[in-house]
Amino acid sequence: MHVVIIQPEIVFQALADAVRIRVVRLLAASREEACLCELVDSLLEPQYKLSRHIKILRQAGLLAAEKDGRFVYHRLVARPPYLGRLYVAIRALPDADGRFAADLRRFRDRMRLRESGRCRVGIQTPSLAAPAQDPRFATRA
Amino acid sequence: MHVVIIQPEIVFQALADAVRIRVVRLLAASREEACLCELVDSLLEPQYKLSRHIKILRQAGLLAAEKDGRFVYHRLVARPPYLGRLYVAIRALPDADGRFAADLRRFRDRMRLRESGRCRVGIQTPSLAAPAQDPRFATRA
DNA sequence: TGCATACTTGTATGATAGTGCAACTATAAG
DNA sequence: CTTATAGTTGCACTATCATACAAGTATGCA
Repeated sequence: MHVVIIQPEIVFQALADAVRIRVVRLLAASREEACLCELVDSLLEPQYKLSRHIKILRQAGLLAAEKDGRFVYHRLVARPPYLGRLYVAIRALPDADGRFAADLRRFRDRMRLRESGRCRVGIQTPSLAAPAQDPRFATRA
Repeated sequence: MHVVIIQPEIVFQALADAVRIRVVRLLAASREEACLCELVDSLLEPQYKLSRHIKILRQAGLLAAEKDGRFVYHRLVARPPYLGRLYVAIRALPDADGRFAADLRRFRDRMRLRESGRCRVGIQTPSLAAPAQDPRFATRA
């Protein structure tokens, strides 16, 4: 087990976006891990959008993903140690417009739908999920 | 005296560049203020380039500038408090290739040229300064 | 076996950002 | 007044990035 050295500018660039800050902030403040659908319902952003942003955070070394069936759980990575310091700063961020407070409120509500600590319900905001596929164009094996 | 609220993504975006991280890191590690020419000689980047990057850091609320004659001194701003936390993280950044160590070494050498705590000498690396103007095209009042 | 769904990604598009050159302003000193 | 120099900025160029739509993969369930 070794830690891959990632250039600092990649890390800060990963945080140079409002949506990505909201994701990291939610996980840093709640100290939870969350699957994509839970983040979709908390941040009210489209699934594909969050999927891409989370990929960027993962490639920057800020997030780790763990797959469990159809669900993928994401959690903050605290190594190397300066990342932990970064989360301390992020937890101290101001929230002038209360937008983060709203995110966190939705997140806590959403986490109450878990059973045995696992997400079971999928996206609760249909308009943010991928549109239903037309069965006539379904891929055949 | 009040603190202007700056969107967090602006702050992280300001740090999403290798040159700008080197500037902040130098000031955070040394706990000094520095004028542009001292930074030019320390980072070995062109004057106009650092001038632009410093402007971005200033607009993001990370740097404050104070003019003294022809010299402009730049220092880190520690408010709001989460900025101080950010500098803690930045001081803990890895330096795998030793590039920052080299920056800091040049910076300390350069700071030895000060007299009474003030910069008096200007850019010591002529190739990084603005090219000399042709007197034939000098602006007349 | 078929379908619903959690999640990912190819592609096009508009916006933004870093760089270098050269020209500019401002100030100190002869 | 003239010159040198610390610092700033307009412009052109290139590259990167965030977004949206649509199509894709992977998995659980009836």
